[in-house]
This record gives sequence, structure tokens and C-alpha cells, in this order.
Amino acid sequence: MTGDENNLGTCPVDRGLMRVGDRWSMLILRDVERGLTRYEQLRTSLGIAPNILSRRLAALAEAGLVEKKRYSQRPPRDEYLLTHAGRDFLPILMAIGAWGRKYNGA
Amino acid sequence: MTGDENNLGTCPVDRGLMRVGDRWSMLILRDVERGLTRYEQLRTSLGIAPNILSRRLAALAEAGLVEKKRYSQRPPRDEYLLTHAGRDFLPILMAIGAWGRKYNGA
DNA sequence: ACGGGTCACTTGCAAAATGATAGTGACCGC
DNA sequence: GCGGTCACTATCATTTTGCAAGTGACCCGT
Repeated sequence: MTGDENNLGTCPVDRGLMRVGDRWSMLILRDVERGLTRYEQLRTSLGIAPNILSRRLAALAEAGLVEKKRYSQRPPRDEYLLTHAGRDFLPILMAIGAWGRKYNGA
Repeated sequence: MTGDENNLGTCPVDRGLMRVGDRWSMLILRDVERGLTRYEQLRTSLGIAPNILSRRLAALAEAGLVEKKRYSQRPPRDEYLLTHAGRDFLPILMAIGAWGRKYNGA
């Protein structure tokens, strides 16, 4: 017997969580959907450290949930847009929000 | 102006993520639902380090998603059961699984 | 009654992730 | 050319994660 009989790599729940399974990534997706598509908007809205935001945005882009697009060359300004996969993730955030509303004080 | 105008504490999405917003917690919930209710079952199924599993289970119990119950005094054996809030979280895991199935190779 | 094995952990320490703070470079407006 | 905004990067402390080894309660076979 091999000793480890897990199914993490193959389980679709885990495959999903490997791409967005952290707090900031989900909150970023939610804010992008709300129209906060620029770096500074996200940073001030979330109160997140700039290095962390950079890394999360890069990871989300890498995972194919957001796409970085330069909409102005001069001055250089970028925005982050949801991909199809990113938009498809939003119902999950809604469900988490509904759960949070139900089982927290509010 | 105060300088930070975020709404993290009040947002229900964030309130939810503060309680289960990590990979292991979600995978534990999924496995408990599948009938893997004992410590050793979870540990071998997930391939998680024992200290991490202990901490996650304690956090999930603290957050009111699972409940630790001793079902045998001698020998001392425990199981972790989903609470009402924990069962209510399962549809979210299903949705993540469906998303993962759709947007990953499988 | 002693040795080996299972279950449910804890402890100690290394590695990785997170986060606060400061700094950089491109630009614009005055 | 000076201050200010935007979009970051770099540095370093703190926090979290994870591996490996050990512990205590118990059961079973001999």
C-alpha cells in the first residue's frame, strides 16, 4: 500500500479552491464586479497592502479569472476586468454572502 | 477624511470568509459530509499535517460549523459532525466543485 | 502483564505566506 | 520644476503553515 490515498489533485472542489481559495481573491472579485476595477480603487476599498494586492491580482490573472487591460497609454492607466470564468464565479460569492448574512449577527 | 473607507467588517461576504475562507476548512467540511467524521479518517483522506488539522477543526468548531462529539468513552473516540450552519454551507462547496469541473481540464 | 498497534492528538522547529512601511517611475497640472 | 496621483516594487517583521517526532489512552494477542 502506498500509504496516502487522497484525491486532492483530482477533486474538482480542490481544483477550484487552488485557484481562488483565499479571502483576498474572493473580495477582489466581488469589488471588481461592483465596478472597482482600478488598482488604487481596490487598494483603498479593501485596505489591503499594495504588495499583497499586486500578488493576488497577478494570481487571479494567472488563474484566468481577471484580465489586466491598459485603457490609457498616457498617462499609463490599467483596469482589471472579469473574464468569463471570473463572472461565473460570482454566484458563489453571492452564496457566501447569503450564508454570512444568515449566520452572522447582521 | 479618515483615509480608509472600507466595509470589510460589515460586508456579509467577508463575514462569511472570515469563518471558512481557507482551503482546508472547506475540504474538511466536504469530507465530513461524505462520512469521514473521524480525525484519522480526515487526516489520511486529506493528507494534512496533524497540527493543522487540529487547528482547523478547532476553528470550525469555534465558528459553529462542526461539533466535536465523543461517541465512545472507552476507548476514547470522537467524531466531528456538521451543525446546521455547516450543512447550510455545503451548497457553496457544490458550486465551487461545479465551477472547478467547468473551468479545469477535467 | 508486556509488547505492539491504533487513535487522537501535542510539541518543536523550519519554511512559506502575509502584511506594514518606504520608496520608485511615469505622468499631469500649475 | 514642484507637488500630487497612479500603479506599483523592495525590504523586512510578523504570522501562518507544514513536516517530523513524540505523547497518552486504550485494545489485543501471547
